Parts: sequence; C-alpha cells; structure tokens
Amino acid sequence: MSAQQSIATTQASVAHRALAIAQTWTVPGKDPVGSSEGLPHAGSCMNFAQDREIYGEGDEADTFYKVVSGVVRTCKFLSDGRRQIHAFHVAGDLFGFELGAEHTLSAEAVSDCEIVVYRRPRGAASANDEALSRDLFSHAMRSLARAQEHSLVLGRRSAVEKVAAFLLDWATQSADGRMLALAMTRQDIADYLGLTIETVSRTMTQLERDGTIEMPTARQIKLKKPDALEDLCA
Amino acid sequence: MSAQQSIATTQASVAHRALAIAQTWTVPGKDPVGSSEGLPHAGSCMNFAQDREIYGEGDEADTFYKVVSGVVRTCKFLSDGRRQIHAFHVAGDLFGFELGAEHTLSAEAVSDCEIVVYRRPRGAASANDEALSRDLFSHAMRSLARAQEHSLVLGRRSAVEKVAAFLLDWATQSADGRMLALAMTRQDIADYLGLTIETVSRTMTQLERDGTIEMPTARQIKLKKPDALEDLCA
DNA sequence: CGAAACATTGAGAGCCTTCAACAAACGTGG
DNA sequence: CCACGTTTGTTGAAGGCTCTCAATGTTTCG
Repeated sequence: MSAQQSIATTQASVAHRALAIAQTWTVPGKDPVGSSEGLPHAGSCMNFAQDREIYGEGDEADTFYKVVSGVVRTCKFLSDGRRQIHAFHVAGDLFGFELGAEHTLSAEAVSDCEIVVYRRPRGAASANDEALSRDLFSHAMRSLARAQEHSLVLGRRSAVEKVAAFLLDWATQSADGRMLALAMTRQDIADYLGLTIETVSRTMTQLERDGTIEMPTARQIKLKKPDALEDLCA
Repeated sequence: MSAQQSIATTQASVAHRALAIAQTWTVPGKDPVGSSEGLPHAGSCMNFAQDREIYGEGDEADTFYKVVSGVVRTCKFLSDGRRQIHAFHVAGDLFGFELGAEHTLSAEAVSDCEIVVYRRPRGAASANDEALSRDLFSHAMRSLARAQEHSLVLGRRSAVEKVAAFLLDWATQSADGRMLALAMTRQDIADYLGLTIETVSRTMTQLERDGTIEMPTARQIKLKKPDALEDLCA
C-alpha cells in the first residue's frame, strides 16, 4: 500500500493537524434530549459547523457528548494522513466517553450539528450514579458489538459487500427504510469502509446499473432491491 | 474478492457449524486467578483442548470467561466460511461477557487452555456488586479501544504494516520483548489481519530477508530491529 | 517411518488503487 | 440571474498489491 492510499482530504487533514478550536457557541438552555434517564441533567448544548473538529485524539477527555441533530464521525489518523472512520453518530447517539484521561479517537461534524456536552463524573463519583453507569456501560457494550461487526466488514468483505453493508446499515438509521439521504461525502464512506473514493463511486454506479439502487443525486439513494443488498451481506 | 478468500480451515469451519460440545471437564477447586477482585469467587475451572469451541456465536451468554493459561481466539464467521478473528486472549484476559442474551462472537482454544467460567449476574443483581460492575465496565472500554485500533489496522494498513503491528502487539504479551513464541497458526494470523495465509508467510519471509526479524522456527520470532517494525506502524 | 498438518514458494490473475481528466453541484460575488 | 471558482463526484486506463492455485518443503505425531 503506497503512502497515497486513502489520504484524507486536504481539508480533513488540516483540521486534524491544526487541532483548530472549533467555532462554537454555548446555549445555556437545558438538556434538549432526555431519552437516557441516567445522564446528567445539566448538559450544555453546542453547535458545530460542518467539518469542525469536536475533539482530537489525545485531547483531554473530561467531557462526553450526545448528538441532538446532525451527524458526527469518530475516526483515527495515521501519521501520513490515512484515516479510518470508526462510526457515524446520529441523533441520540452518545460518543466521546472514555475511561482514561484522553480521547482515543477524533470526532468531527459531518454536517452542521447540535451536540449536548456532559461533564464526565469524577473518579469514584461515577459509582454514585447507578443509572448513569448502566447507561454508559450498555453504550460501551453496544459500541463494542458494532466495532466487531465492522471489523468483519473491513477485514473480510469485498468492495461491493462493504458498500452494500454500509447502505443497509445507514438505511436503518434513515426515516424511510428505502430512501436514504447520505449526510457524508464519498471520502467519508471510503474511509469508513477501508476503500478509496473512486472504488466507492464505481461500486455505487455498478449497483445502479444492476438496478439494485437508484441515485437521483449523489447523496440520495433509493434501494430498489434491498434483498439483493442483503444477499451481498450473507 | 472471490468467495475463496480467507476461507477458514476445514477444521475451524466444521467446529463452527457443528457447535460441538467441547470435551471439557470441570475442576471443582477454587478460582485459580484472583487478580480482579470484583469477580465472583466461585468460578469453576475448565480445560479446553486445542481448536475446541468454547462457545459459538448465538449461544446463550449466561457465562463469561477468564483465561488462566493458553490462548483463546474470539471471531466471527461469514456464511461462506470467511473468518475474522477479533482478538487473541491470553492469561488474565476476560472474554465472552455480553449484555444481551446471546454471544455475538465465537470463542475457540488456540492452544490447550485452562479457563475459569463465571456465571453471569442476573439482571439487576449486577448492580449489587459494584466492584464487579467496575471491572466489567473497564474491560469493555479497553476492548473497545483495542477494537478501534484494530479497525485502523484492518482498514488502512498494508500487508507489511499489518504483520509488523501484529508482531509488536504480540511482543508486549510475551515474556521477553524481543523473542516471541507464536501460539497461533499462520491461518489465525491471516484471519486476524484480514490477509491470506500466503501473504502472511511471504511478508514474514521478506521481513526475515530484510534482517528485521529472525525465525528459528515458524512459531519462534526474534525481533532483530524492533525500530524498523515501529517505523512500519508510524 | 509414513501420513497429516503446517508453512513456504512460485506463477499468474484479479481486485482495487493510483493517476488523470472530466462532469456536476454548490456557493459567492458581480 | 448568471459567471466563475471550488468542492464533490464520476469515469477511464494502467499498474500494483494481494489473492488464487499449485507444488514443494517442513514439522508433528501416531
């Protein structure tokens, strides 16, 4: 693999290296999402513009986050700029929680985002709030299961199979199960699947030629034959 | 990628499909490993012969495990037999803990193993034992961090880089940091790294020709230039 | 000692990448 | 509203990395 493979876009690389302080503003209002009862009540809400870094790998991890709206990617970089996106987080998803002192991943806004920020409970204090612990624990276990599934895709699936798996996965997070709106670029998809942008593009074109999907625009995908995609993931 | 790629060995596939009841025997003695204070005291110790299945994906997950001696692999299979090894577990490592009712991975003995089996605390009872919860939580978070690192390797590294990363990783679990004894076959390494057995073999031969490593036997690796390996993982 | 499992090596093919050019979409400012 | 540059996405051609297939060597074990 040459050094060229899967270099992140210039923009992303710069964002990574600069560790730019994201242009954010805090809304003093109350926590707008109360689905997980165990979470601290006083999370402050922040907005992040598209492609802004929320935190970087190695940053102090005294806070964690929940997506209110928009999409967030968590990823890792190699020193030469190659990027692996670990997950896309949508409304309701927790991310950025760590046991250690530092973030082990970077997080960036795929689209303009509203994010709730929680201050991490200090040391033994975490044990005090039982509901919180349970929430975080179950979140960790679900993340782990997803990571393991993702490893199988990365390590043992072909390009078509990867794209099919991605589309089906993203379809479940979409309003209509058949029509999906991609929030991310082809580069994001490529870095999520361990492919290049060209291979992603070619593969999707091929799926369209096969009649498996339809692409009114590059970001709007209609699943014409979900079963064909399922077969690819068998 | 044709359907042929990374088909698990016949043996492994059969083990997977047969869900064979492993030939095991229970030792009524006390828990031989007490490093994690939070664990239930009354784990029973079992022995598993090489290549025996400890549990399969989908099996009821009412128990979890800790390695006393030997090496265990946890993995997933595709329907056509392709296998992705998620992790190798050595003495002291926990594995097989789930939040849900079923195991999301399979576990098999890489070598002859001694394993302690713990009965999973039932429902709300888990909250009773605070130390146990903390242990399991921190275990989950560390597993997650490792899984994320592994995703980066699987998705964005070349064959040499993958092998280098594997050797360095395994070296940290080895007694001597320079001389490592591989417990697993080339097939296991290949399925861990998302490669084929031939590519693993060729890559290691190349590293030996370069003078980076030395292989007295196929399973004994001496790291002649650890720095060169580190560079490959930069 | 012989069979089976494991590992290495070679030759050729294929999938995906790389490099390059072009097309389309988007935002901005005149 | 349109011109224009920038970003994003598509397509083509060529090459390379890894896979596939096959044969040989090596180790293990009954």
